[in-house]
Amino acid sequence: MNEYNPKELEPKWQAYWQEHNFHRTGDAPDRAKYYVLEMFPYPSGKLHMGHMRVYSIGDVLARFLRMRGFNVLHPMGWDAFGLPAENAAMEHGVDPAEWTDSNIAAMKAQQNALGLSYDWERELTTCYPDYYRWNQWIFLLFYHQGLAYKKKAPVNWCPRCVTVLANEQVESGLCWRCSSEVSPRELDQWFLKITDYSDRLLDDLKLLDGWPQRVKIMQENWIGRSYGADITFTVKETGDEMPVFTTRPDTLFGVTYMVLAPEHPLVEKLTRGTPREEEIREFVQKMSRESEIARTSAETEKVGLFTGAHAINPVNGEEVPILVGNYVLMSYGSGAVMGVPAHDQRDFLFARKYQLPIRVVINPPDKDLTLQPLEAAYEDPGMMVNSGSFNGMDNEEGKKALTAWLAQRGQGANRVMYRLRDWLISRQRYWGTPIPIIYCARCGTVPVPEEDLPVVLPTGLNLSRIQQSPLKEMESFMHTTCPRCGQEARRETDTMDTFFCSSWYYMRFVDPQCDQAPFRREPGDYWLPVDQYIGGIEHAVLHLLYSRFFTKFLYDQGLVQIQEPFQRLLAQGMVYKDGAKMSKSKGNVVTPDEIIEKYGADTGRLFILFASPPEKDLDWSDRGVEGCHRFLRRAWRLFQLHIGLFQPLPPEGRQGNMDAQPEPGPAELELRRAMHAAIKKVTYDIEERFNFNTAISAIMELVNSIYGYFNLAEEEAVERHRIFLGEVLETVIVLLAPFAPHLCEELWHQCGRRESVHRESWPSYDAAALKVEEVEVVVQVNGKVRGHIQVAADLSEDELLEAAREHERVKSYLQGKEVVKTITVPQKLVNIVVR
RNA sequence: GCCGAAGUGGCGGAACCGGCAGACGCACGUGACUCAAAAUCACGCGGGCUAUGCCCGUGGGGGUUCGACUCCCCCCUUCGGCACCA
Repeated sequence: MNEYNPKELEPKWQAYWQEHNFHRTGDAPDRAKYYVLEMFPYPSGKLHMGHMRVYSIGDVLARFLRMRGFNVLHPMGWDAFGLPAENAAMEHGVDPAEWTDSNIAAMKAQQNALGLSYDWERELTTCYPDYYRWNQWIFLLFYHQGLAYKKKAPVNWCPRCVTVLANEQVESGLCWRCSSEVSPRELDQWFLKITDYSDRLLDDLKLLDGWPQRVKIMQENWIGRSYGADITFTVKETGDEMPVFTTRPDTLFGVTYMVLAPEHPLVEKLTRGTPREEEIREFVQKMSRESEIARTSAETEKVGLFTGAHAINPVNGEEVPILVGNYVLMSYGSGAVMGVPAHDQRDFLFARKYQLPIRVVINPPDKDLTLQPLEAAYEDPGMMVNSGSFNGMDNEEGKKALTAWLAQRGQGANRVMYRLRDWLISRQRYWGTPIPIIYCARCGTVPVPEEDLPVVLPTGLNLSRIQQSPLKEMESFMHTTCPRCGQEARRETDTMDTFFCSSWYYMRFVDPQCDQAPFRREPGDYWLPVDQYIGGIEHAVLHLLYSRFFTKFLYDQGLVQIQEPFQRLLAQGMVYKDGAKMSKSKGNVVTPDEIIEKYGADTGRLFILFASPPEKDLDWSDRGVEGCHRFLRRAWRLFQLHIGLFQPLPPEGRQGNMDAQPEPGPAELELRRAMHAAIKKVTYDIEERFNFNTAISAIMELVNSIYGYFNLAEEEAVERHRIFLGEVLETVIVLLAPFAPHLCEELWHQCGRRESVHRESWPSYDAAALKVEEVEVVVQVNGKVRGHIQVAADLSEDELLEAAREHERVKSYLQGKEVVKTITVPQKLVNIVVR
């Protein structure tokens, strides 16, 4: 028998598809479009199992949707700027561009070996000038709208990467890329004003029904909006105003002290020339040396020092001490907080440590907290006490009333505060998009005029001897003339964060060769948004937040009609082996190459989709892979055994005249039912739930049913029902085609078909064929299964109940009991409740 | 600490709206084929018991219901996010 040999047939069909430019995106503006996109990779040179998983998911969807009749856009590109290329250059003296290009070639070959159906005509590579010039163009658009600006600020510095990082790129004090400890550094840097979009980024999460809840919650937390009030205290000794932000203006009467961040400008002013000056200065210096994690860790003990100065509470004129504290952050709010120990647990512990007074101003409904010392802060709602004219008011109302009272006197206002910071996009590295800015001694900061774009990244540097900011060393790049006055000027030498590239690449795919704009309106209006985006959860905040920001900005600029870039998002789980992430050090790495070599791409694709639902983590199992390979061989063998059914092919093919077919017997009816059940389940599982694992198991069941049929069927019956059986076998190929594209293409052609199976339209199921004459119904007594009955499917409830009562064992359970109640679920169950 | 997700056979997982828990696959066992093995095909496969049947069983405890993996309350464990955010 003809053996299943993926090593031979996979390259054969890959070549065929390539030759016929098979996966080119169609021009069919009249057809419904569907844009499937997997997060494009960094060209590291090798595919890993995480890649294989995300591409397999995307490819099944793309192939399925094409068969469903959609005009599908399924492109691939390269997130090609970034540190590894530069580091390779520094370590091995290779050219980053060449290094990147050869990696791309290698990964592309691997992707093709997986049988992925990309439209390579739309391939894009972010490190090529024809892409990154539009980064610069978009940057200038931000700049002209006042949304790109430069400021001196304390920023996150990664010593290993020798550059700064955006807040999103620091994970609990460590660099997201290399896990080095990040330290603060004061630098003049470019920022994008993402905070202007805080509310829209937060509120529009509601529009994203097709996103996993957890991703939306992570973004919500990251933006961190909280409603409260600004309240202005006054420093008694100097008369300085001292604003604080609080979410609990209702507790203002409970303030017993104030705390300033060590970096707060008032600290020095209040202590200068006082006996405490030396002590405080030492404390502040110690704080500024301490790393961010050490200072902001929840475990770190709160430390406070009295400045000697006092603040006047605007609501009652009370004087309270002002302290400096390690736990107050200059970067949030005003860098000063009011201490209300009775109603904030942190303040409570702090006050107890330093013997500061604790004053209850909110009472719970059932208790008077003022009678005895508190054990812990009371943070829940209640009624205001010890609060002058506000006494007796509900505290929620009190928030509004007190803020209004303060506002009237110019000492407070409602305020919405966010955790989100502006996006720091400068990087002190070489392999990135040059920021198109020129500094002129006379004209100041001058944007590069649009017609001068792109500002090309110089090539041919010897990076091995350069420590940082290579462009600073490149005289010919640095020196230029001012576009305004023509005088000598110098260029900005920082490059852009690579997340800039990935924030809009999905838009470029709609018009990748456009040289007049990032992309034209019409293809954008047709293709955008991405209908289904697929990628790792690690970008829940980073890339996915930045992309949403870009989309909203470009919407405001009239470049796109959409407000959200990704209609549906699938955050796929990680690939583990033996309970641990695959890693060289653990020696548990399995590569796509090995799998393709040993079993073929179809087996690998099938396993990675079968082992687990896509959004869950997957545990790699070599045995499981073999099981999937066995299934493909089993399917293959089924066709080899019965290939005779297709030869000679009936002239009408599958669309043949059904009337001419013989009446199906019970076995054929059962097989037909199994086939339509499989069509229904596979369609539903792919389309509605992305549960490829259960879709595949449904195909397996169908194959099992077909084996079962042939095992029992007479030769003569097989001959008689050959058209029907051919149809069943072909349905297997069609259903399996998105998962195992090579094998199915081969079998399809072996069946005598000339067109590709991937051009076949997806079958629809016949509800009538799913109907059964007889069903098995469960009979319960008091909710416990006591028997099964075979009954006609269309039995009435009364008849069903009657049949259930007739069941021998059920009868014995009913003996001498009183029937209290009966429940019948047609075609499923009867429950008889007795006493 | 706060927020979120998840806990089901020896393993990966299934069970859509509250209706036979364990589909499908792996592992394992039995049989067929074979001189034999592999491959393949067929069958079996949660646990217990006084076994034609009965009892227990979806992290633990309670509840709602004729009936709960599924809904409600409390708790435990694991993973993820945020982490002194005022």
